[in-house]
Amino acid sequence: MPAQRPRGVSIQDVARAAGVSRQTISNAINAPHKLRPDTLERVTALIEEMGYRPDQSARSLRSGTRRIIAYTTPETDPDNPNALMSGFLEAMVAAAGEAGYRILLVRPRPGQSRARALEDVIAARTADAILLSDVLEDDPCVDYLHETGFPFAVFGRTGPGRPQAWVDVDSAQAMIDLVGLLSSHGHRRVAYLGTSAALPWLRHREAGFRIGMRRFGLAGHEAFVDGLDEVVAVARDLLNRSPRPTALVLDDDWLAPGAYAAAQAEGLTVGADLAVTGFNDMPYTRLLQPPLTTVRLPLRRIADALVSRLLQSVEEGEPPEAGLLLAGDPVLRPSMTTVE
Amino acid sequence: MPAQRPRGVSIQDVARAAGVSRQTISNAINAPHKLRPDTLERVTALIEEMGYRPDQSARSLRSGTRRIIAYTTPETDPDNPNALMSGFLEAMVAAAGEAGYRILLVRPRPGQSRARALEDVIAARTADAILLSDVLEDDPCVDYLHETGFPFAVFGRTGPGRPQAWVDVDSAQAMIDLVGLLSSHGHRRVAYLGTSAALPWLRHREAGFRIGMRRFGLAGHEAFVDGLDEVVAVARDLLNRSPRPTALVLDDDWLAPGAYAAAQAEGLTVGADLAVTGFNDMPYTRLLQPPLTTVRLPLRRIADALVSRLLQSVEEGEPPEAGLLLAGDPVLRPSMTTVE
DNA sequence: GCGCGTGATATGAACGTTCACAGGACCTAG
DNA sequence: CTAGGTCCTGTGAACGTTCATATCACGCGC
Repeated sequence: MPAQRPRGVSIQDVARAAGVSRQTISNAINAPHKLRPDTLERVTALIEEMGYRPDQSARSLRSGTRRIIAYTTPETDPDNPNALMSGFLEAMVAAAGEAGYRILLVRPRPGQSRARALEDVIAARTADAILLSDVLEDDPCVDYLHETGFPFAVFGRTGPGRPQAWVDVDSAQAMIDLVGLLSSHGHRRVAYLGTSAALPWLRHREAGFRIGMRRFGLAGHEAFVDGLDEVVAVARDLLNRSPRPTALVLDDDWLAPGAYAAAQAEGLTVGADLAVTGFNDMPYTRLLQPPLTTVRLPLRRIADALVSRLLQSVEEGEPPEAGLLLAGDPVLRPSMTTVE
Repeated sequence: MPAQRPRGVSIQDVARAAGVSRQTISNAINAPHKLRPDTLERVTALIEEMGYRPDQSARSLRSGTRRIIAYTTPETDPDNPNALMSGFLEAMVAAAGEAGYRILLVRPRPGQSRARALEDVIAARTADAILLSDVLEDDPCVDYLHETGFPFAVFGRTGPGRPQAWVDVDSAQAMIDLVGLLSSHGHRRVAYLGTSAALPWLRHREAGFRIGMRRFGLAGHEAFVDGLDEVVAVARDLLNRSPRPTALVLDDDWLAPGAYAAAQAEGLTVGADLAVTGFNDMPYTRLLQPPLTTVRLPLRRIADALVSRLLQSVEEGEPPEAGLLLAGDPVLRPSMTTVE
């Protein structure tokens, strides 16, 4: 038995109380310049006093705008939640909030594809725009959204020849910078420990590492792990190749605890005998001993760029023509070493 | 110049195409049992074919229900995002989704109090219910919401004599269990390293530790840290008290890297000479060497309980009478040791 | 003093849905 | 054959807002 929730004060109530018409109240809120100063002040005070807020549904129904951005949350493995998401969402909520928009979390129902969930959002006119992340190169959602003409943006680049409504971190460049940093600290033999998952950003980091190594004329090996258990063993193996590397580059912070343990097992002291670098600047990397040198993602700038692109699509009907790459910020912490 | 977004198919369009009235289409969606099987099938097929979805705003305006739960995200310190949130939100989105609800993230505008942001949500009829977390003992939001009679629930207990619409983890009991686990592994001298922040859940853990120590007849010291930098030094100090503790209980996983480093500095091997336990089961604790024994929060059960309480409030108008404490799950990993 | 322009305020309609109720078809029993 | 009941379907109204447009008041120039 759904309770009959009492409706609140309506625009009509305020209008009557103020002795003006509905439209005047509406204008006081949406176009204050159209009112005479004295009327505006009187009406504004009354609105405040009566606690009037325009009913969001009625406003949306009439005006066609919802001030909501839908975000389809990727289905995270509960064993390994994408810790990044919390920071990204945080930034998105802040950026959207400043533009007067809110974020609605949309999850495909069990057995429902992401594209289908998006179709629901669009057809039910639930949101003004859609935000995607964690898309693969050939994700059908991107093409689907592009076809519908519905405003959307993506965190993470899409392939060439496909809609370019994305913002992404220039992972490759950040990795090149990191290798350059190692080079300038005197390192000549640098090993790379990566994750073998086929995720685009991981491959960009790997590519960046190789470019950096070539550019700075460094030598080294690469190795990849598939799961938690392998990390220490594979890292030890890397550290044992000869000549022994003086630095270990990780493609993600999550490998760091394993790398530290491997170093210790090999009798090496991170921050003295061995430099270790990560990627992402997860909060806990600052708590490792020694704290980890890593790359911070410019989450707030990413969020700002995404919001501005979304709003451009919504307000001007024109999707952005090209993707936007933002630089990551290397964060130098004591896990870096200097080689004589 | 806001683009005139073309409106989609309306209920009227489908009705005309099917040769029936609006109400029949509405019934096909909201009360299928009211239609004859053949009509239902025909209409359903047509709805599917035309891609009709009821306009959310129109539906909300008329029926007064939004199928949205607003969640005010706590303003996280960007330097130390509450990593838990990502897992909690994940669980909430899933639990709410199964009940047909979505989560709307609401952030107070700069300079706006949380209570004021909630007032906006209620007055603008943006959501059917409100979810809070990270409330302090005397948070005014709780009383405010209670007064309005608006459906709400809280993750985290509220003080006695105040509205009890909460679900929480029984941190104290979990800590008692953890001490019991140490006791059953032969430990007799156990040290406690806590965080000094005045957060309710930290104080519950501390209280649980003391109760457990008394109950199992163990001896030990306690120490508290205020920031990142102190962790290693304070932990080393704890390990140096005599008689030296055989186990170190942390009030949060984030202290673990520092505790491991302290142990190493003292020449102790975690998992052999020293047991270490954490709290929260953050993802990275599994990657520490050795993996950390900790307490997993039953996030999914918490989310389910919160959603069921919210829906009860929404549908029956009756707020729950008492809070609900859920047990945490101790997770035994190699950082535990056995003392002869 | 009067017409006209300008800017503020008021009015009716419309957005798309669901509610309440009216109407109609069909079946069964008398 | 018809009355009465049971489903099923259709119609008008209403939700609260904003859009388009009408009306009004006022000041200014002639």
